[in-house]
Amino acid sequence: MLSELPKKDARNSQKAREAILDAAERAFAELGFGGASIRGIARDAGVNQAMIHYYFQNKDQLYDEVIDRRAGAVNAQRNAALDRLFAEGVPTLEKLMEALLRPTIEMGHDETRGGSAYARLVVSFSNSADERSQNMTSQHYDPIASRSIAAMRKVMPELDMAAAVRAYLYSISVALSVMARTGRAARLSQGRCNDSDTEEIVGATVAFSCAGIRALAMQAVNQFDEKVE
Amino acid sequence: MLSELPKKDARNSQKAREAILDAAERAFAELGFGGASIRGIARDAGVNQAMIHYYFQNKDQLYDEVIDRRAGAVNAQRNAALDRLFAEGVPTLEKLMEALLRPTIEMGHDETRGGSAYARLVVSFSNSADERSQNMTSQHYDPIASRSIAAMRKVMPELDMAAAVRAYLYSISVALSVMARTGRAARLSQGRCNDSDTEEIVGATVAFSCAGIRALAMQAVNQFDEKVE
DNA sequence: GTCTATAGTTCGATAGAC
DNA sequence: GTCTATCGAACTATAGAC
Repeated sequence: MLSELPKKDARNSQKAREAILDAAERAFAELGFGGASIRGIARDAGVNQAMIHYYFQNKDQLYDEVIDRRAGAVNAQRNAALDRLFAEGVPTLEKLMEALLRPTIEMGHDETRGGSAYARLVVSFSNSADERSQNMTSQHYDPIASRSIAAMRKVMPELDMAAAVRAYLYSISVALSVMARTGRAARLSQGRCNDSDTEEIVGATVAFSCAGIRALAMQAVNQFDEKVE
Repeated sequence: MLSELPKKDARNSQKAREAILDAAERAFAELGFGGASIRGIARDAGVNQAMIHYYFQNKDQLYDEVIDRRAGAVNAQRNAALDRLFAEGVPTLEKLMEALLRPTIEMGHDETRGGSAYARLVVSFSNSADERSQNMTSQHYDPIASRSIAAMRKVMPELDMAAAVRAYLYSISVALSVMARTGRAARLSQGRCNDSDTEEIVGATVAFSCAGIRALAMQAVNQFDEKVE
């Protein structure tokens, strides 16, 4: 009877787990995997150092769980948006790209739940070629990427596989760069271009990506024509 | 007389310096600043650990010199290309963007001189928001960025400052992502889209960027019209 | 679940011989 | 310029008391 209710310790431990993940997210984003330390994370989270090993065994698994927590949330949003869009037929390219890019950008701008630390983290490992980073990317993001690429080809049948993959990767790289919010836009424009207005940025990245994708489709068609002639 | 000729030790030391920079570049790219170790770099470069402190004092200055060596080379190319282009009047957007993006992409594809390690390194710190990375970016890349943004506005006067800064940052993020060559394109396309054909990639990124920039310019003009009406 | 204590590494940096 | 030797600090991880 009583044992089925959450015990005080269990509630606390859940809090501790989340606090560790939050602190680890900040540390990995700021210092990289190699530069972050279990000690520092424990101090930041307000827990004993040994607790991190109790909950997460070691540094590698902690890293994996930090990424899994956020990637799961974003990709669920993106999958749901795709389901909704294609339930009503084939959407426009603009609708499709907004469905794919908005959740990513919004998470990076979600200051309150620490999303911006994850933003910097995902930008970092998704652009890295070392084995750990590639494992994280392929494990957590390749499935939604494949589905997105297939969706783009439904919307724009002119895109061959190579062009569609490029179109997706280029678009995502733009979204990731605005997700990271390094403050460089404000610096280069003397404040005339901030990186905090979410709606403005979603609009700009969607417009930029869609125009770019159409240009890649044109290239693919022209190359095909050249071969036929 | 003899003292004006390079001494044997001086020649050797120059070799050692370069070997250290090469090894450090690989280590920082693969493991991050925090994850790389002076010991490992020394082993990789085939020099004594103490030599690194002799030549570079400490880890921070070593990092700075690694970046400075490559950034200087790329930016010299980009500046020269801009000089050449504008000497003959105002170029097309395509010519301008190719001048800006090609040196970046080609360095990432220059396997022989280790450029691909630097590629991964520059992608990593240019997308990071921590203080060290921001210092590196602003110190080594903000000047050419400002000049590029001004050049883009000359070619496309419809771009206001905010739109031009976005246009530049979005385009560069695409070029950086292909520069890093993580192998993801090949993975997602089952080999139908490689990330090694430099000319094909320059063509695709320039086409993607120019179309995206024109879309941003359209947005800026439309917003202006809305305010006027 | 929470903590202390500590084993066992590895790190950056320097001193000093040659 | 090059090397060995080493200091002092930080690190991951675990054992074991409570």
